[in-house]
Amino acid sequence: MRAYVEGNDIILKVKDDFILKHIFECGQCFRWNPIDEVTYEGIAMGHYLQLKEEVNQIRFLDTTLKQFNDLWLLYFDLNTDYSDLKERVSALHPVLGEAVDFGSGIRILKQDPWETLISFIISANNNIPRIKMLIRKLAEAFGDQFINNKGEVCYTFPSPVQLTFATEEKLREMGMGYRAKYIYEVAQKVSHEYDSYNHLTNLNTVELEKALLKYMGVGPKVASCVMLFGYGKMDTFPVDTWIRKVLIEWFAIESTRPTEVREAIKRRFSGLEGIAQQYLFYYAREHKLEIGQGIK
DNA sequence: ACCCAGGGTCGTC
DNA sequence: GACGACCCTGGG
Repeated sequence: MRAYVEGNDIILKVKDDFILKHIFECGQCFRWNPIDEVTYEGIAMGHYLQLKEEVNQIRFLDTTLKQFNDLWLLYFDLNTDYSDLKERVSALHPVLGEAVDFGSGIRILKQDPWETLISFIISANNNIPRIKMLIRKLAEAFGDQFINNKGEVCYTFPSPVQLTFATEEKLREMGMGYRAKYIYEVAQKVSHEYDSYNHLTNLNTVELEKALLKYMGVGPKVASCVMLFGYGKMDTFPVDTWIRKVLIEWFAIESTRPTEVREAIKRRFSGLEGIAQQYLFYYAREHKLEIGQGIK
């Protein structure tokens, strides 16, 4: 992908493999929001960013080349060839062909593992608007304050140490519900065992899952999301309520046994599990009525 | 008013 | 392994 400076902005030339709505509405992130028809804003990697969709290009507003190279190149997974990826995913199954066409601009963001861990603990048995609100409140209460290029007050996602200042009671008051205990426990554990926490980046998918499952509030689904969106593990497949419907409806996988589901997924999507899941999730969620009606 | 689902996990049996 | 409980919010 080609990028260059234009005034205060960076221009990224794209085809159909970088579509803001697809990237930010496919359920992988919670701190990006639309401003208008063609613009999204968000806070990630400790920075505020505004992105504008133009003809065959994406405008990174008020961004230096250094910021682009240091932060956004990796965050937006710009070194991965998604046209090749999409071709291979489409070939796996007719439904995936449709799902890929529908979400053709999806990219798997490489998000901060810590933020991803806490965010998906919050996501459990919760809905997306509320998840977004709770994460925003967490940032406002414990993150670093800064002023963006529009003069607005913004907050970074709190570090593990910053989150240790949150008591369980305080987190409950903020509306975290029963997840307050999980957030509290995980913040304490991570900040007191920081070396072993950092070591997680060196683990393979199997080892990483095992390690993540030890954290309070992290089950198979949350661990899988953290691995996929935070650690870039493409060979993992989060199974949630939507995907369960998809598996039953389109892939005739009805087993409730995690190991059986896992084997079936691996057989069908081997190596492309993560990205395949995102296309299916986005496709399913945007077509919720059709799917719901299909299940007897 | 009441029930149910929402990107599930925990504790208990 | 299966089952109910669980903070809270919005929609039927």
